[in-house]
Amino acid sequence: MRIATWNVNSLNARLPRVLEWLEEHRPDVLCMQETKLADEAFPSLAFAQLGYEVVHHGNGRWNGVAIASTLGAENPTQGFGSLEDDYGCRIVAATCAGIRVHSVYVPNGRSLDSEHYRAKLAWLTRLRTYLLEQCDPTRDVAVCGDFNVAPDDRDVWDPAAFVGATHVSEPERAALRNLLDWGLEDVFRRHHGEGGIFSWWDYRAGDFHQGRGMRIDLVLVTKSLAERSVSAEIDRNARKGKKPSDHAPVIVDFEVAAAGQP
DNA sequence: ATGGTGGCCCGGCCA
Repeated sequence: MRIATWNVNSLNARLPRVLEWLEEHRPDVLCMQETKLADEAFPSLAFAQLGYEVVHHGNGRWNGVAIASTLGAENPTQGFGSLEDDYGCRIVAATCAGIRVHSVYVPNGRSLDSEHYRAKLAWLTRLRTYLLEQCDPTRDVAVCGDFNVAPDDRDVWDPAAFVGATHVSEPERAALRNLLDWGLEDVFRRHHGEGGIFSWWDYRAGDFHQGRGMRIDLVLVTKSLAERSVSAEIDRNARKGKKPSDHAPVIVDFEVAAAGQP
């Protein structure tokens, strides 16, 4: 079973690239962030033609998250499972072949003195409470998406360039560790110990070609899934070419039979 | 060089 996550930075702008990528890599589940679509505007037919059922949560213009699955999408929930605002359509969940899958888009903190930074920390705390109340760490759970946090210094191109900046501050990293302490593993790190592998590069100043990136797109899974993961890769080819997203997809393969298989 | 690019959708905001 293959699970991927990709901040597409507008599905309107990226639809041809995303469809092409799905045909090439055929993940069973693709979590998307920043669709920037309203639910009624989601191009469900285009995904259905490739065999994907989609659960989407968006208001248009900003944010928006989705899960596309070839293995069903049962019990979908938008937001934190109530009418509470999730700070603008940033979490959606569905059960795909018995795995409770979440696509999340953590708020960008902008700068350490910003109200958005405080909102980001609060959102991560809310996510932790959601996990405690709504999920079971002894089951198969995946939380995938753009966390806007680089877990440690291996995950930024130059730690010295980020002193005093968001994405790397200790409170953000501690908030991420709190999520992991609930019972999740950053499964990419089970397969790669080295630094310098990134999932996001600023569009500006040729950052991609200069290697100035960060690893902020993560696949967090419970132990039962982590133990069955066989590989984790970031497809930096998807950051190349015409009209790329500023993020590359993360792909994780698991030794998990599809539903109904022996 | 305190810039740059690209998405929203047309004047800035957001990343």
